[in-house]
Amino acid sequence: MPVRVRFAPSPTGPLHIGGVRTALYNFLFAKKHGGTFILRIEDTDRQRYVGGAEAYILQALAWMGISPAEGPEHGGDYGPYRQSERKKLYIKNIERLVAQGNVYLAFDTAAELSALRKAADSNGETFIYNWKNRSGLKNSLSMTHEEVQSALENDTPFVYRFIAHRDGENKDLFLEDIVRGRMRVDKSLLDDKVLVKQDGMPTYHLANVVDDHLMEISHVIRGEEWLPSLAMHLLLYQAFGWQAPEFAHVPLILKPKGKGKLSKRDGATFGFPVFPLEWKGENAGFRESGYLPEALLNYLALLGWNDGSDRELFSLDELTSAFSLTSITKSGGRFDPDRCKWFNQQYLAQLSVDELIPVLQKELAVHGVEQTSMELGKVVSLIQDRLVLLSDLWKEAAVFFVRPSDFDEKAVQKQWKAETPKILLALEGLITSLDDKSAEGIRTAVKKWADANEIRLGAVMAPLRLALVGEMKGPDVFMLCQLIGGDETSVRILFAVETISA
RNA sequence: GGCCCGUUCGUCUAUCGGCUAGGACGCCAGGUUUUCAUCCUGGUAAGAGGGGUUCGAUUCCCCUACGGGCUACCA
Repeated sequence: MPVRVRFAPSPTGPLHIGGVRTALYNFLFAKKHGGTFILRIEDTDRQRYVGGAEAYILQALAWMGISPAEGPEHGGDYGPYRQSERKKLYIKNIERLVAQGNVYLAFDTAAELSALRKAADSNGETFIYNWKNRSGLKNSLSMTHEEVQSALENDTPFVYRFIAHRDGENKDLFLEDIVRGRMRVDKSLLDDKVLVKQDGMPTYHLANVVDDHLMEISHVIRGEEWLPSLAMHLLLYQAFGWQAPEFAHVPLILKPKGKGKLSKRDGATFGFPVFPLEWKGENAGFRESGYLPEALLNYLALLGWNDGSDRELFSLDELTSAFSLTSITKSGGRFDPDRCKWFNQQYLAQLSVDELIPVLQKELAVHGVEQTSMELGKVVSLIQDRLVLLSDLWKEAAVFFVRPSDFDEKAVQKQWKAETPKILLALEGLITSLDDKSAEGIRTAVKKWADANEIRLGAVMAPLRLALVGEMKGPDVFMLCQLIGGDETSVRILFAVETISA
């Protein structure tokens, strides 16, 4: 049986990294087994539908390099791939269940049910619509045939409910999950889930089972929040007489600190992205924050899965061949922004200079730097290992293109001595007069000069850096001189002497 | 409250009954770089608690605690 898996988000907003990871696991599993990765849009809830969300999901997956092979945009033989366009299929199938007696019509109003819940709650009990009380509620099981007919003729709104358990039936139900193994649930505790809502749309439970069957899904890889309804889904497959797919419930991603699962608001709370891409200009996504998709992917893959070795860095292809559902972790994992950044740093360091040059050029344009004759490749190679985020590129490169306008006070206090201006002015003269203004040429000349004048190299280097950079940071001073050129070096030194001495 | 799932360093994790409990992030220290960062070396730090089973349990079972999820005509 061919492997067919699906990622089935509902278009209620931007995808967050938990969803991305679920998609990734699906993608990896499909690819590993020569199967098909399918995107299905679960848009059965009209109230929560958000325009643009579907496009966002597609873009995010594309950015990550894990686009589906079948889906609303990509087509396929099992469409349509939006549940809102599959209504006929659900109705056709639920009618079978009605005919078989697995499903009944329920006329209870929302108000009636919430009153019952409230009442039970105040007694310290939980209201469950099930075998114990369904005969006392307003449904086609408790009403006479005539009552039902007249309710229907009067267009009384109703829902379809699924009979999870009948009095006297065996209560034990055994479930099998690839990640968690065998589980047992008490069927009599299940409730009669609504399968079709008043508005005629299916709920998740029905749509999910019908679609997974019709789309010939072989493995359902989804979030752990679905584990409690697995029993009910299995019962549905049984009622339909369909063979159920295999299930793998992946653990949830938790907040870096505090209680609960990672939520969409945590990005703002903790100051890191939770969405792959920016959403409606509100929060920057990983992309806008300077993360490489490969790095995010790698981090996410390892949050909840590993191949049993000490290996940390995996390309998408390497992940694919190493991946297996059985080695997915059982417990939820906290999202660790620091660790995620480390992966990004690793991937940034692996990039070739040629890959980084265009990015730098773009940054230069953004920051108003005119045409430059500077060798950008050299700039990049000098700063590449200083990058954690792609957005650090300008921060680190700026020193080559922008003169310091002020000088770090602490550094000035520490490095700027009475004789410093004299030394720097002498250096300025020296560098200006050099024929060889390469880094090595300047380096040699400066060292020789310091030696001849019996000045500690430290008393030369530190002020020189301060003058050229504005603070005690940055790449090699002599490389800096070479790249910005003799004239600029001279200007910076003179400006520093003038400003700091004043 | 009920039901289900889980529980190894602060965090992500390895270990499939016999280890000085390994790796990574973070943090600390030292080295390289006469700066900073990178890099290298070292250090810090864990088996929730209690019962069993066993010659031997982090590993298997039970209980408790804690954590997570679900408990909608949301997915």
